[in-house]
Amino acid sequence: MTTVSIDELDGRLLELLAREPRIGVQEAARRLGVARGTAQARLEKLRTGGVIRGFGPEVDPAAIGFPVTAFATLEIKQGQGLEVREHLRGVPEVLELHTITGQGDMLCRLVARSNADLQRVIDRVVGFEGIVRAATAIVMENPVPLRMVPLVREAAGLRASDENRG
Amino acid sequence: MTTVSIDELDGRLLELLAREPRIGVQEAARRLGVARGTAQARLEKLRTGGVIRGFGPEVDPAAIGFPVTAFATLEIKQGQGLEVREHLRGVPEVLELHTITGQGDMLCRLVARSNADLQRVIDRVVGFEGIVRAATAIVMENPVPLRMVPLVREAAGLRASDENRG
DNA sequence: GAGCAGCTGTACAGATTGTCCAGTCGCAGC
DNA sequence: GCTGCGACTGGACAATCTGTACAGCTGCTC
Repeated sequence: MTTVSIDELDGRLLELLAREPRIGVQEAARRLGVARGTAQARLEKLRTGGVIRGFGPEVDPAAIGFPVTAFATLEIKQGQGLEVREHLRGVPEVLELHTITGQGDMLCRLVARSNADLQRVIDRVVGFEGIVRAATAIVMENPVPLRMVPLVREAAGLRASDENRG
Repeated sequence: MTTVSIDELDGRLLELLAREPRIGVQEAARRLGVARGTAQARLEKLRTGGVIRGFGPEVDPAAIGFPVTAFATLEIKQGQGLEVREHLRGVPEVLELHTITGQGDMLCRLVARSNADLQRVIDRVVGFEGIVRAATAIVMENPVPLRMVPLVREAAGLRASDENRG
């Protein structure tokens, strides 16, 4: 787990790219007030250092017909961990899966086409011997969508975030 | 909530971009076997249709010093929802927040610098009048990181996913 | 059979990317 | 105080990509 220390410039660069991914290195360097080579070097460092995993498209499940999100806590039968992982990996509606502390449990994020469809998804998820029980919580609202900027600012020593437009 | 219907080409395009975000429209068109204009038009459609939210950098919290992830279920005092949202929005370590079914609860994803540091984060999260109680589950493993490709394939009518390299 | 939407192939100007280089700056060590 | 080193600057170059446009072809609908 290589930890890369992020300085202020890295932080601002990440923040800038997070807000406006389309600008590219050239424009980013311009706005940061540094030479392009510098921005490019930083970006490269962040990428090779594992800080930036990639620039994959962020797909909105709701926009492609899966507007319902839910979290399911799964209770797993002892020793069935690997099989359950494999099973869940095969379910497209399982967007992510974590093993968590507690009695050998897992937490997964699900999506479905509707509340009714969620039943189908859950049935498919729990329809596997290794899973003893599932507790599902449907997401109603998402006041804070997945975000990284505040954390990056924290890591970069850039406190007092809030909207520093420019 | 505009739902865009995704056809096979859209699906393959999204999958391609998800796997290798750096290739650009030109190369993507090449690999999909279509004219660049077509790929460009599709991409534009997906973007304006809200399917693709953006191409922001995916930052790994662990790489910038926050290797511990946890999910906290919060029990909120009646009528304190808005205040609690605002409070949590101000905590950088809160990466996302959902309101979920159940007795007016919320679920949030947290990160911390260490298990010990997690205590600090939790204290900060629950150190707010509106929050009655918090149940925290620490993430040990992440067998399925947030993914979208299988769902996209499903939506595009491209079943039988699994590794169709090319 | 006409009309329309979508795709193809092509073209062009403008901008960006990946690289490389010499010069400068600030800092640590001798 | 001086040397060495890493990082940044400003500039340059070829190769590539992007945004955009246009004419022709195809398949499907009315």
